[in-house]
Amino acid sequence: MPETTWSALQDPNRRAVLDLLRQRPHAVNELVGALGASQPSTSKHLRVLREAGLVHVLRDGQRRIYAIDPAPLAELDGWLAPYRALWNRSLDDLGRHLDEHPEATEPEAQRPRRRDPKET
Amino acid sequence: MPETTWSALQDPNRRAVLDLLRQRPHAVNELVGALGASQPSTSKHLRVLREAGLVHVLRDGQRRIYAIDPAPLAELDGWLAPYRALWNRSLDDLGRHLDEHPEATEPEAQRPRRRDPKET
DNA sequence: CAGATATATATCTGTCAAGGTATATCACGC
DNA sequence: GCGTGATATACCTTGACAGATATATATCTG
Repeated sequence: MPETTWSALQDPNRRAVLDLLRQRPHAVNELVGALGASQPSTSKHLRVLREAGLVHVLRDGQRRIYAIDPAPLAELDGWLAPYRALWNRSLDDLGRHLDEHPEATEPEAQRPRRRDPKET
Repeated sequence: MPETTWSALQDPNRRAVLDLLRQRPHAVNELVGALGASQPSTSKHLRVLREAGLVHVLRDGQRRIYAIDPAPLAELDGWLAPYRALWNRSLDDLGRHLDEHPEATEPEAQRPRRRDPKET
């Protein structure tokens, strides 16, 4: 998986853009309004997403309509796949382990409690 | 999903650590060797992973054994979930769409532009 | 053509993170 | 306790990146 996918997704504004584009394509000025960021800043974020292959642009007159391109996300999903086995069996396994070694849990905000199949 | 998860995963060294820890827990010096990074650098990466809740540490004498903590990855998986529908139906849907609108797929790099006074 | 609108780019600046070196901390064997 | 090995932290320097302002480019309207 290319490095650009990770660095593009690391920024919250860009993830917010993707969350919007996931529902429907948007023109730039719509995204500017939704993000509350300046227009140049938004354009720069869109450029990063474009170069990472996460979005593509269509011209509509003087507007540019941005739409999502899910391929890199599918790659991310592929990267995640081998880990999936871990938390599947961890949900009961890890809970037991944490009971025995509570010092191993660092001050993290809030992680899913013991075994709760439908979290998030 | 906490910002720390993304920023922790954005670094290739830290992803490499996770790839190692996915298989089995490792002591720090093992990770140092595997990454080819310096020991302080490795420790710093481990700290970031720890604070992101992606790994936890167990003491074994004077060693620290790091093991993976998949909960944040499960959260990432949850973030990814709503996008999954996109590339699932994209596989046939998008293909049909592209047949109808081939101009939409042009990489904006070399699209023939109208009258350009000083191109290249 | 002029002017307005939509978007991109250039430039600067402050912030933050990564890598390196040196050093501190902690556990071990003697 | 002492020297040694394992790991963490402090400090410094450098590079990348986000945000802001100004400007360029392209399109539309009249």
